[in-house]
Amino acid sequence: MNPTEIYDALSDLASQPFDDSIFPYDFALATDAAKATVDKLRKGATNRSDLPGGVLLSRRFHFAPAGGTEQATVDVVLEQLKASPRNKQAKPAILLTTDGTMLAAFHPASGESLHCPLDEMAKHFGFFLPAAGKERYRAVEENPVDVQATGKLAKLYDALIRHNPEWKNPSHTHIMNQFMMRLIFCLFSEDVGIFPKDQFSRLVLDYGGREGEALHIVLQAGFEAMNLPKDERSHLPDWTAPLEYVNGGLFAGDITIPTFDVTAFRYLKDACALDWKDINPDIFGSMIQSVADTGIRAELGMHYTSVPNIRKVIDPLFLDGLRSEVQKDWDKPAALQKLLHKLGHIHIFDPACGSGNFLVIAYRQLRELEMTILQRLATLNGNDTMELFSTIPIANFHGIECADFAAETAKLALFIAEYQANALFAERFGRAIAPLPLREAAHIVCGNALRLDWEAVCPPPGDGELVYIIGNPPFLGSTYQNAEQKADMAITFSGAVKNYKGLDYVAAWFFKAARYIQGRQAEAALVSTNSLCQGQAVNALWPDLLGEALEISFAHTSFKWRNNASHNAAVICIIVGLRNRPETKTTTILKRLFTGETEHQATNINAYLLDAPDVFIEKASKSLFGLPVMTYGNKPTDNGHLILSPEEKDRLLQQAPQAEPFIRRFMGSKEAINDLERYCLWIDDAELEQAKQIPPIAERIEATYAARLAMKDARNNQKLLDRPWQFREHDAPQNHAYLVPSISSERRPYLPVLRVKSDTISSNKNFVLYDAPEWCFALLVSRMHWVWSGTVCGRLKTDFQYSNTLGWHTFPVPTLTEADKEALKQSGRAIMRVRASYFDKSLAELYDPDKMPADLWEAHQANDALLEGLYNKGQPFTNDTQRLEHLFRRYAAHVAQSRKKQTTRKKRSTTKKQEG
DNA sequence: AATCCGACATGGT
DNA sequence: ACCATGTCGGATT
Repeated sequence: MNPTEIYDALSDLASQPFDDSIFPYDFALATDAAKATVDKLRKGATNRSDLPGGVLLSRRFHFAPAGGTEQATVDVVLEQLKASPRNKQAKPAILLTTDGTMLAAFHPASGESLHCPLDEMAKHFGFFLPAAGKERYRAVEENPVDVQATGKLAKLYDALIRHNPEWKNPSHTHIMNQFMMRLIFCLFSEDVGIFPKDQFSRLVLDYGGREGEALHIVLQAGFEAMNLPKDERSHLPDWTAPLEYVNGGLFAGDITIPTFDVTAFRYLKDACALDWKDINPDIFGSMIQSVADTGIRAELGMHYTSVPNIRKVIDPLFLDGLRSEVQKDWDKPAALQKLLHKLGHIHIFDPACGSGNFLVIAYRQLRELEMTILQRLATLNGNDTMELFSTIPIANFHGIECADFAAETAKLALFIAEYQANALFAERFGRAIAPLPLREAAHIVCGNALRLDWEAVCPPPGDGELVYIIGNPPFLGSTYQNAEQKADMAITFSGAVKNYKGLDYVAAWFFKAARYIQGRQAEAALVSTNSLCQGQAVNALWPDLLGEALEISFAHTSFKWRNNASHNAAVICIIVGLRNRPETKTTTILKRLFTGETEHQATNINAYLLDAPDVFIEKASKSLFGLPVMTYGNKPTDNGHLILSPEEKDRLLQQAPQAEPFIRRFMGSKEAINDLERYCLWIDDAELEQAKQIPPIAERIEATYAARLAMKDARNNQKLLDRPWQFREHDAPQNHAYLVPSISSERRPYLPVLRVKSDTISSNKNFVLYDAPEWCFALLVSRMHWVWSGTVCGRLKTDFQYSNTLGWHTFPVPTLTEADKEALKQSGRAIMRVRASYFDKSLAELYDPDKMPADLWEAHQANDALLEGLYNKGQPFTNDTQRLEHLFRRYAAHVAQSRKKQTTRKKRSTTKKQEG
């Protein structure tokens, strides 16, 4: 259910006669619980409540009736609900009670409570969204008009599609969307006074026919008229004469109107009856899109940026600064006047604007600030002495969007935002501004942001002007980019960034933004996937992007993507602000580093989003510090045919007991960490003929061949086709191996490294040290290595994604004497011994931070103390920051030294050449 | 020839 | 449906 449906369901519920034995179940249904769930709840099977007449549905809500025999008031019952010990486990999102007249509810997560008459419950539907498993969203909550409007439009849309089935066709979606936009504009305009009051509604009612049969003809002529100045309408019916000429291209282009049936006609009349003047343009754009078909619904809703996240971009980028300027100049009229002038010369540019959310929010915030200044000036100077008008035109707002429906929505949304700000202005200062014909619209260009010249969309700032680039561009890893997107990347990066091909699509926006702002009165801040500041992307992108000229001005570190769409995109985001370095080295401007809710003032923010000097870790194919080479595991590329589940293994052995020597234990990350069983076929070349004699094995080899043949990456797989009885690598330990899971949870305080014997084969989900000296284990499971690899390797979401080239081969280690190695070996053995004493526990259990055994902790701490003593003259570090600082320092020193060596070598060779 | 990554993927509750 | 936590093989160097 989407918020609209929940709103409808709750208003239904509130209007029904109250019965406290039915109410909680109806409430469950209204808040999107499945029917089967409610049935179980009704039978009591899943009801966790301990209160009389209470109903507690896990994670959703806890209800208890008020009134009844004891005449308990809603307040008293709400307190009982809050006190219920059952909440601890079931974690209801909402507590509520009612006596049939009054309702009281509580939202434990925020501590907010609600008191209202039961029949007004739907009005506060936003409060109940958590009971439907949806995060609350203030703007929605405060504004039922948006929801009602969207609901009405959705019904109209559905009815039109039902009556005009061919419009469901993809070829018609565009004109359908356009039609809806134009309709919305008319509905809004006649309510806010852009059109004469009710002009459009009257048109619909007077000329639409009794059942809407003539409506398409009326709208056809009407919309055409709105696209023409009044003196160019001679070919149109006379009644179009009074219709306003709406500039701004809203009615330009193909005008095709669907036919209406009675139902569609009625929904349109409903929509006409609604008061559109209070709709919220910031989220309305996104909501309108949810009117369209469900595919688009999921897709678009998923990626629109919530207001709190937009604020994370625009507040640190420019609003906070402007606000403090206002505060500083609060008593200085001349300075405030100057500030007003500045506001009028700020340009906001969103090169991935979608339906314009960022632009609208930015616009509103600036107008709000402007009004604050004007009010203050009025107080200081007296009301009459000043001119009152807004210096912030929407023409200062620029955007690029590839979907033209969204681009049109953005224009409309900004127009509506402007109108609303003007209305507020008129209310506060008693002066109005004429709305039609539409003045300069916002500069929204429909096109591909990576092919367009940004300076043509948003001209570079002139004297006294400022440009702020903001937005949330699309994220797409290189594997997921299509041919066109790859071409976009090439156009953006070739010649400027060498290893751009592995970068995320979003990197292109960052790069263009960086180039745009360089050397200008301009700054940028964009939302990104966190992978842009992790792993190999750091060294691939950031040195070229920042160059000498730019720096990171502020950043939000990884946070989970969230908006109020029902299916949230699964991604972790960051926000990065870019600006020109101050001209003199001595001036440092504040750098803000946000982590969750906390803010930290940084001296520098590097491309890993750490308060540390700029470092870029480069991949290394062998250790820079003399450690053994770590290898990539055995990659199956087999569609599962070489791999056996325990059941498959048993079946195979039943069929062919002689297969036994060809079966080995097989481990990826998951198996290594959780001690799960899995097996694989392991056939040395010399044994091939023997293995092929076993029919089930021969079949699997055939199947692997077929699978490899069918795979996409034919060029890469050619060699694999020659030996379908083996994995791509064929590496097994002689004696032992250390497996480092490539992916593991970030919660564990140490990397879950596993030691295995020669009977175990590692998949490519682990990196492997084959037959390495034992002291290596002490390094792998040290906190030093945890910190280092966690920082410089990539992540999957926020979990560790280990890498040999980035994490192990770059891992700075002091020179170790034989005695050091022996001590480390013993210390590693001590850890192994403790682990062995918990032989029935997996690494996942042993290294669960909540359950980690004390003796294992102690063994690790001893290991850390020993190792860190070697790094730091016998002094272990006290925290991870110290550890990381030290490691970065060692890495930087190594890089500097090897560079020096290189230059001397080069010099020597050139001298030699000259001599020769 | 060898990896890094995922507006993910998927099992468990 | 959400939460926790790591498969798998494509695309790139």
